[in-house]
Amino acid sequence: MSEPAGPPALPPSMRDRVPFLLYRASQISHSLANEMLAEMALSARQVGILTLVTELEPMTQKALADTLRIDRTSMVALLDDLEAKGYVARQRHPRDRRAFLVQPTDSGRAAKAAAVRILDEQQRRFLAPLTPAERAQLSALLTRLSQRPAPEQ
Amino acid sequence: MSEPAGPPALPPSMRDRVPFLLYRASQISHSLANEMLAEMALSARQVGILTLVTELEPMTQKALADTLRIDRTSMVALLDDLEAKGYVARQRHPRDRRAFLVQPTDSGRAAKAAAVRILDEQQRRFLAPLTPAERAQLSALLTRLSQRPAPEQ
DNA sequence: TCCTGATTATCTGTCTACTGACGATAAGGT
DNA sequence: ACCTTATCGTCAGTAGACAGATAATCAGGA
Repeated sequence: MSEPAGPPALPPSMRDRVPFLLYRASQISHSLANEMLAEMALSARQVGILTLVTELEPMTQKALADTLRIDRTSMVALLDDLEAKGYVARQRHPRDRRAFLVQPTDSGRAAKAAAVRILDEQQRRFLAPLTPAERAQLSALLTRLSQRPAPEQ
Repeated sequence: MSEPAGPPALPPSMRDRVPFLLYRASQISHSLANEMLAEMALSARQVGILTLVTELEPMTQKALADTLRIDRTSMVALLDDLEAKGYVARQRHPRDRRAFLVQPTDSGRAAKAAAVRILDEQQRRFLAPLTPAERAQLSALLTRLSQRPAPEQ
């Protein structure tokens, strides 16, 4: 009775600290997403890449990295894996021989569609505690907070 | 003119995806926090540990890990560093010789106070785009979303 | 008491992401 | 044309966090 089941509660000074709550909520959401994507052997970052290359014009690795705020050295390994799975192809940029244009394959488009279905379900589960109006509020607030300048890497 | 300065904009299908916005906002907040704490050579996680041990009863490493949702093997290194800095001390648990009770030193309490001042300023900067009412809304929404069960590690 | 299983902290190995450096190529000034 | 500087993709090294195994200790039952 003196030792209840769960871990000790957080002190009040932490419970109302927004950066901490944000970090914790993001951890929960992100790990849920990656767990649910594990059956496709993809990470959330890779789904982001697939989404960009299927929905936008062909992009270089650097443009992908800047848009998703992924380090460009990490992009190499992520694309190596996607290429090995047959989901994307690197093509030489016609005007810049240093760069590659990343383009999706047919099976890459199919994988992207399947992954988006999984992430739709993930979002549904994660946002279950909120009403539709609250979800819209949250989305609007986070949009403003996530629009700050990227740290110029 | 055909190539504007910034990276390409995100496709609409990603712009309104809450888990993605949450991840991005958390990244921005977390990296800002760690950058601002760098002058004290502390990480945000370590400030969490200092906050718990100064504001709650003495806790074991496992209780700290569960409360902050940090892996217990990571806790070892974090505490090793805090102990080397003279901010905490490990004391044998009087009733369980396997466990240590982590207690703050005087300089640990001072460091915690200084770190909290830094994090107050970090929160102020990060939430600058929002009105006080919006900050309260966000805090309430995130509190509900971050209260899901911890993944029983 | 003794035995079995669980728990605490630790250590080792692994995986992921970032920092710094490099070769190849491009862009701009002279 | 030449030379200097910047950029793109890549690789090697490094730091952080997690998974699995281990020694010491505790808890509970026969």
